[in-house]
Amino acid sequence: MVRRLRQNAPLFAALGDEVRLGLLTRLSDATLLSITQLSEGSAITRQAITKHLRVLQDTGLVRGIRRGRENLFQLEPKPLKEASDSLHVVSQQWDEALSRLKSFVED
Amino acid sequence: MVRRLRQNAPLFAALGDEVRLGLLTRLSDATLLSITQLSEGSAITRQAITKHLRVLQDTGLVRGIRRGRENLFQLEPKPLKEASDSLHVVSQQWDEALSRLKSFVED
DNA sequence: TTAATATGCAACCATACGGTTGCACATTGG
DNA sequence: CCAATGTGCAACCGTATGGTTGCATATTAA
Repeated sequence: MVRRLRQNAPLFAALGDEVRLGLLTRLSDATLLSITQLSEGSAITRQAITKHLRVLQDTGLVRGIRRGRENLFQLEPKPLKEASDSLHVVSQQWDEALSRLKSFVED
Repeated sequence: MVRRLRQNAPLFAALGDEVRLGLLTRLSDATLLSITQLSEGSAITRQAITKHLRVLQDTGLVRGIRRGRENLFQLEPKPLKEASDSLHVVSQQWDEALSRLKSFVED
């Protein structure tokens, strides 16, 4: 139900950072990118990127695959869909409740 | 586009807290609730609730309406829909990119 | 084999964040 | 009028967070 929304607070928290959202969009074309590749052109350090990737990985938004000396990351779409759905449910809930209120007033 | 996702980092950050998600669900039935009402039955202080409501208000997720001595809050569904949509777009982007990759491999 | 590349780990730092307490102020009800 | 109710403001506190630097380690390429 809508009461389960609280469960994915960590997921939204992980999404609540510009750098991390940038990483997700860079991975949204289903390519595998290494940490150095994801760091290139960025204003912040590779270590900072690594930390952000760890946050994304801990919430399941991203997966790291070791290949040789490099760690390739890919996006994981399921959590995104779940988050999107749960938000949609809340707004839907609101719409329905509002229409119920309106019909009540009109009676 | 999908590149605009970074813009609503503050929105996701506001959603990334259990207490705030709880407040949103309590407001999702389109009722007006005062700060004291929203604080009743909560483990934390009214002041903490007030701070959370301010965060939600600053990101447009909630609106406060002054009535006499009390401040009534109501949910604002638009930002929720926008957030849900933008997440949906990213996962969609991923699905399409993946299917393109698959068809490329199959050729 | 050895130098270059890619990553990991740990310590450290400043600031943001969630929470509390204490008090002041406005509004309402009897 | 006056006490109770609802809020707002400010200071303070501990911890989480985002970032850096320095160094160690593993893998690859010439």
